[in-house]
Amino acid sequence: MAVNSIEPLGAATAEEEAYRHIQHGLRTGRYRAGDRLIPEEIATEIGMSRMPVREAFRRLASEGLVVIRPNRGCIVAGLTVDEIYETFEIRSVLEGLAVRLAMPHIDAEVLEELERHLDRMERASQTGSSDWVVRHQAFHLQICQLSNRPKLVRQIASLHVGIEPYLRIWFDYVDKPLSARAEHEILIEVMRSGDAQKAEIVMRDHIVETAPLLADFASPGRR
Amino acid sequence: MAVNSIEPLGAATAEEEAYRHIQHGLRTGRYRAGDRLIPEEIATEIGMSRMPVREAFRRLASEGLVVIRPNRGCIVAGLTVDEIYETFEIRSVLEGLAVRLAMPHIDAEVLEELERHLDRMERASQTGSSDWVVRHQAFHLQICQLSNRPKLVRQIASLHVGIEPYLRIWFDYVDKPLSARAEHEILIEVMRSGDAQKAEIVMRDHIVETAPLLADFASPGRR
DNA sequence: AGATGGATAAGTGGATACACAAATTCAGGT
DNA sequence: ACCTGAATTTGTGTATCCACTTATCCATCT
Repeated sequence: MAVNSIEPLGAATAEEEAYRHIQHGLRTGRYRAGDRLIPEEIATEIGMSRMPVREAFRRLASEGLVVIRPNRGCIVAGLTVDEIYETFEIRSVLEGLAVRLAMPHIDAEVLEELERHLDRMERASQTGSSDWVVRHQAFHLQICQLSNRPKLVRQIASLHVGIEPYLRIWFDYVDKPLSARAEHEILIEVMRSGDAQKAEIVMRDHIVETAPLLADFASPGRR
Repeated sequence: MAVNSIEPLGAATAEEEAYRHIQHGLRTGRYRAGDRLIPEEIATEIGMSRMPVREAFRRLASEGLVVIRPNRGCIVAGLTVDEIYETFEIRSVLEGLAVRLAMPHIDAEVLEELERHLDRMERASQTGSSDWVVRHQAFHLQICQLSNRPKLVRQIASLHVGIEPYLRIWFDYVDKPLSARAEHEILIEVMRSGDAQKAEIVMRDHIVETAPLLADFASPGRR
């Protein structure tokens, strides 16, 4: 009988590998806004032909991470100030929804785990490594996943990827030991209270307040 | 001097044509949930090779409209009941955000135009043609566009495409002259009042209330 | 007769090859 | 010296080709 296999059994395909490779480059800042992504370079780098790379480009493009202009190739899509604000606006309502839907699944154990996420985040911020960004994402996504809404989680995760480079730049710029733990403790607090409506509002505010911090590091004008 | 051309100047590339072709097929129900999409068939049908078609598949997959399983091809992604509800939940917060942000740009002229959209929607519903679905979408997207948030609009539009087949099935199923005009007049009403907060809430409720109507037409279980 | 295993066909994923478009460079003219 | 325009080079977009996986069908065995 056909086994009901969970989707990614090995991430076999070459396109998938190219996709992960490029996304990693985008997140860590190896590929910067405005950079041209040359299929051949990337292909030889990970030992495949241009084809899977180009297919990966399409996916990345439809997630807004790169821009493909006909006959002019693929460039990394930097975010303008407006687009950074827009991304945070969208995140605020999506993650607000997520935390509201997650509330019924919040229990003591979950709250403890979230605390541990904050521990790791704080520790990373002290070492100065921009692992802080990764830990911060993990905290937010953890909450989102409790909503039990796969599409919602995917969309939010995609938005996080888009702003990750700017978070890293910002983190490297500000003087190190800022962990923003207090702001996130507030979230845990309201989740502990059990008030879903309020949790949504707090999450929204939390996210919207973050946007202005990154605005200074936006990419200039139009591509 | 390099002209600052707006993006789609002619929709030149073959991949774009394939993308549009397939998306149209998905929206109108030519390709139904679970159907297999065979690259060669589609390629010959629109007079190109399989490659651009495959690239189009990637984009459609990342928008959730199709599912690509390694070595097993591309099938149309039906929405389960849960996924339909999820889509409407996401739409509710995104379009709620959109209408809130649109409020400063609402004036008498815009309201008139929205009324005309409803006129067309009502007329289409009377003729029984499922143009109603298109008109209904146009009304919602018109509001979203006034928010002046391109990414937000794109995401919402993509969600609309995903549920369009189910709206059409539902429309063909219910007895014809239902236009849902009243429900949408309420939206215009609150927009006229100028209260952005309230407009967001009304939009949210409006959308969430729609979901259960479609639930009966969902695709069965997991792929 | 039903189930199981293997042969065969179909179709996907990936690589190479080729035509064409765009960018760049260099030469000539103003 | 700067601008203009043509040739070259670079790189994209598409087609064809090949290997390999998956599905189908039939024969054989229990």
